[in-house]
Amino acid sequence: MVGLPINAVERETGLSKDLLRKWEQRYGFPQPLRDAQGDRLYPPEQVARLRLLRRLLDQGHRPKRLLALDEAALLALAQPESPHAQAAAGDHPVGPLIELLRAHDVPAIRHFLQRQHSRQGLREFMTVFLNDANRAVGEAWAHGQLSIAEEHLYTEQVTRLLRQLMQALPAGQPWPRCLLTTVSGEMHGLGLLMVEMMLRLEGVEPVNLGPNLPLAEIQNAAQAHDSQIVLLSFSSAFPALEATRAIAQVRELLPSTQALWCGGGGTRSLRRLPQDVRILTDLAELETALDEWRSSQAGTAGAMLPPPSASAS
Amino acid sequence: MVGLPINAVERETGLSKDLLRKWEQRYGFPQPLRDAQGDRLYPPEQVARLRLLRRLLDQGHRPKRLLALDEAALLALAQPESPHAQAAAGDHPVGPLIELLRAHDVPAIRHFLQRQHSRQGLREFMTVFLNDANRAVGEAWAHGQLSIAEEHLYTEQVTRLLRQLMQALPAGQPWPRCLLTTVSGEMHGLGLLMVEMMLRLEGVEPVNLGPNLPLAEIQNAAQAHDSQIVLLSFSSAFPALEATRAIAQVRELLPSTQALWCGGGGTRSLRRLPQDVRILTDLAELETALDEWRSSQAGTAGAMLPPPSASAS
Amino acid sequence: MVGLPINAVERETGLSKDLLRKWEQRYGFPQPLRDAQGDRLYPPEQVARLRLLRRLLDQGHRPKRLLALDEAALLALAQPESPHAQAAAGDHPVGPLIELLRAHDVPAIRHFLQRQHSRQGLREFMTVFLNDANRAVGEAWAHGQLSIAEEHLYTEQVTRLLRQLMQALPAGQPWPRCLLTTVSGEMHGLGLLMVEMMLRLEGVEPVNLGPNLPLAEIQNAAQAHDSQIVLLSFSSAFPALEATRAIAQVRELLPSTQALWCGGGGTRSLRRLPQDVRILTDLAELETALDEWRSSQAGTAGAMLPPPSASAS
DNA sequence: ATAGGTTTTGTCAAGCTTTTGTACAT
DNA sequence: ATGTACAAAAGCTTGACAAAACCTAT
Repeated sequence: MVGLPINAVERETGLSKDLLRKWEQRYGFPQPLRDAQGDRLYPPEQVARLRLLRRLLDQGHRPKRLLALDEAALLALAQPESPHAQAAAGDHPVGPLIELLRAHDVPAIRHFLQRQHSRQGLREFMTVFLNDANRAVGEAWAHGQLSIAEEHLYTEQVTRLLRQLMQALPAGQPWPRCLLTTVSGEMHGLGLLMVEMMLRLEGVEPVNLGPNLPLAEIQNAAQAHDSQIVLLSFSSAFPALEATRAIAQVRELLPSTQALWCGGGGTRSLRRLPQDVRILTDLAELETALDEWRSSQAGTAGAMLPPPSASAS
Repeated sequence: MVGLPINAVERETGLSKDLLRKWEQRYGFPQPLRDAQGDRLYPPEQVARLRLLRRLLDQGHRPKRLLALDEAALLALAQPESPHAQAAAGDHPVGPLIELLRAHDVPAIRHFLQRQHSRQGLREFMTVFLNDANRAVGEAWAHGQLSIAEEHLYTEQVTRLLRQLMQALPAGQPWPRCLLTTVSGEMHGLGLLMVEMMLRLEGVEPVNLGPNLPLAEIQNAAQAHDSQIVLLSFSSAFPALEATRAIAQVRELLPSTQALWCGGGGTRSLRRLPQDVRILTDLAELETALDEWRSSQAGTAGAMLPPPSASAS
Repeated sequence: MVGLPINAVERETGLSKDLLRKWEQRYGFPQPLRDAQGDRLYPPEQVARLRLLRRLLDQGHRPKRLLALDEAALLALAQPESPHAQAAAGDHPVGPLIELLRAHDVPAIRHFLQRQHSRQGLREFMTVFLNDANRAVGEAWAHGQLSIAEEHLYTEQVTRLLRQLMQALPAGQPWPRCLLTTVSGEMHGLGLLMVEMMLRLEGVEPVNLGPNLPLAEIQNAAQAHDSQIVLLSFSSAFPALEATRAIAQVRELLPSTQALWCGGGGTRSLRRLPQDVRILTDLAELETALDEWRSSQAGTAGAMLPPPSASAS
C-alpha cells in the first residue's frame, strides 16, 4: 500500500483537506507522494504522525512550533509526565480505569463502573465520578496513553451502564417537556445520556433525539414536541466559534417561550452569547436550573401550562 | 440573520463546500450573498431548498435535472403519489410506525415496537421487522414524510429497545472473539447494535466499539482483543467507493488469521473486494456465516484455539 | 412533472435497473419517456404499475404472463379471493381461532378450545375439530397470517388442554402395549398427544416417549417395553422422502411380531412402503386399526400373549 | 415421483457517452 | 475563492450466461 488519498486522511485524522495542503505549503509537512494524476498520497507513517500532531494540538500546542519539530521531539512532547500523571491518577478513584481500558478487559471495566456506582450512589456517580472519568479518559487520549479504540470502549461501556441504570429508574413525568439533542457536527451522544439521566433523577422524562441534528430540525422538533426546555450538549472537541454561532442561531429560531440550555465541556469558554441562554457549567447545575425554572413558571403555570400534577396519575 | 457561511451549510445539508461552489458555477444555484470579505452567505431559504434537493438526490434523482427545476416543480417531485404509497404501507406491519413517528408519540412508538417484538419473537423481529422498518423510515425521510428529527426519534427508540432486550438475554460465550465497529466517517451505530443482538442470540458475546473508528485503530483494537472475527457495518448512506477502499485497507491491515465480515445496506452493491472478506447481505446470514466459521475452525481448533467447551460451564 | 429517472424507480419498486431495461426490451413494458440526453424518464403511472407488478411477482406470478396483461387484468389479479377466503374461514368453527391467535389473547383461546370440546364431545373434538384447526393454523402460517410465535401459542394451548383432559380420563389398560414417538428430525409432539388421547379413549394406556427419537433408540425402546404396537407420527412439514426411508428402516429394525403404525399429515402421500406397515390416514382410523389388531390377535393371544383379562384385576 | 429437457429470467460484462464530485493550484 | 482538470459514477446498448422455474415422459 503506497498511501492514503487526502480525503481518507481527513477522515482518519480529523484535519481538513485544506489544512493538510496549507501545512504542506507552509511547513513542509506532511510531504505526501503523488499518484499518476498528481493527487496526494499520504504514506502511513505520515498519517500516523499527523494523528500524533492532532493529539498534541488538542493538548493546546500551536501548529507552528509543532510542525518544526522532528519525530523524536514530538514523541517526547507526547508523554512528558506519564509517570507523574499516572501517580496522580493512581490516587484518584478513576485511576485504575485507564489501566483497565489499556488492558481491554471488558468484564473488569464493567465491574469497575458498577462498583463505583453502587458505592457512591447514582447522583454522585453522575456528577462527580463520570465527570472526572470523562476528563481523565480525554486527557489520557490526548497524552497518547489511550488509543481512540480504547476511548470508544469506555464510551460504549458507560453508555451501556447508563442505559441499564436508566431503565431501572421509575418512569418520570413528561414535565417540563424537555428536548435533548446536539447540533449538526457534534456527534457525541454520551453527554446527552448523562443529561437525560440527571433529568430522570429529578423525575423528569425528556425526549432524547440523539446527536447531530440540523438547526432547522431542532426548531421543528421543539415545536412538534411543544418543548418547554431545549437542551444542547457540546463536547470539548467542538470548535468554540461554531458553538457560539449555533447557539445564537438556535436561540433565534426558537420562540422566547422555549428555554434554551447548553452544557458540556464545549460550553465552558464561550463568550458573547444571547442573554436568554442558560449555560450549565456542570451536570449538578442542572438541578438548580430546573428548580429555578420551576419557580419561575410557578406564576405563569396556571395560565399557559398544565402543572405537573395534572398529568400525574 | 442574513445567512449561513458555507461551512455551516455544509454541516447542515451534508453537501461539501466544493460541491456547493460547483453547483453555483454550473447550474446557477445556490446563489449566496457575499459578506464584507467576499465570503458566501447563504440565505435560509436557499439552505432550505438545498435540504430539499438533498432529499431528492437521495431518492435517486440526478443533479442536472433537479437543479434546472424551480421551487414548485421540486415540491411536486417530492411527494408524487403519497396516497398510493401510504395505502401500500398500510398493509405492511410497519405502516403505523411512520404515523406514530410523525405524531412524535413516544410512548406509542415504544409500545408498538415492543408489541412487534413480542408477537414475532426476537429473531424474526430483528431479521424481518427491523429490516423493513429501517428501510421504510429511510424512504419516508427521502419522501419528506419524516423529518430528520423524527428519524432520530426512531433510531433512539429502537436503540433503547435493543439495549433493553439485550440485557435480558443470558450472557453468551466470548467465543468466537468478535469485534464490532464502523470505519471512520460512518457514524451510524444502530447496525452495530443489531449485529450485536444477532450474535448474542447465537450465544456469542462480542466487543462493540461503537461507530467511527479510524482504520489504524481497528487494526490495533483487533490485535488487542485478539479478535478472531472483525465485523464492520456500513449504512446505505456511506459512499460505495469509500467503503470499498476502507474494506480493502482493513483487510490488508489485519492478519489473515482474523476474519473480516462486512454488512449493512452500504455493502449491497460493492464489487472488486478482496477474496477473504465476507459480505453479509442480510442479518440472517450472520448465523450461516457463524456456523461456517465454526466448522471451518473445527479442524484447527485443537491446535491454535481453545475449544468452546473449555469455557463452557 | 415528466417522471422519475431510472435510479429513483429502482428505489421505488425494488426492481433493478438492469431488470427494468430488460423488461422494456423483452416485453415492451415499461415504456419510459426520454429526456434531452436520452435518459429514461418513467411517468408516475408506469411506476405505480411497476409497483403492482412487483407485488404480484412476490406472490409467485411469473413475469412473462404478468407483463402481457393490461391494467385491468392486473388489478383483478391483485385482490382475487380475499372475500371468498374470509367467508370460507368465517363459516367454519375454527374461524375465530386465527383471530384470537393474532390477538395473543390467551384466556380467550383457552376458552374457545374448551368450549369446542364441551360442545362436540371429546371424540369429535379430536377427530374433526383439531384436525381442521391444525390445518387451518398451518395454512394461516403459510399465508403469513400467523407468525411462528402465534403457531407456537396454538400448539402450546392445545397441548395444555389435551393434557388436562387426559388427566380427567380414567386410567386405561396397558394393553396392547403401545409405544408412541417420532423419528429424529420430527420435532412436533402434538400429533403424539392426539394419538395418545385417542388410545386412551379406547381404554388403552400407551407409553409416549415424546418426539425426536433416533431410529436405533426406537428399536431399543420397543424392545425394552416389549411393545406390541409402535406408533410413529409425521407432521405435514416432514419431507416425504425422509419419512419413507425412516419407516422402512424402523420396519426392518423391529421384529415382525411388533406392529408398526404411522400417522399424521406427513404420511398422507407416501408410496412404496413395506407391506406390514399400517398407515393411518386419519385419527379416526386408529379405532378401526385397533379393532382389527385385537381380532387378529384373538387366535394367537392364548399362545404367546396374556389376554387382557389376565392382567385385569 | 423423479429425471431430463426446455424456457424463462435475472444478472453480469464490455464498450461508450455524459454527468458529477473531488483534487489541485493559484 | 476561483478556475481547471480528471476519474468515478451513472446512463445507454448489446450480448452472454447460469440459475430457476416449468413441463413432460417415464
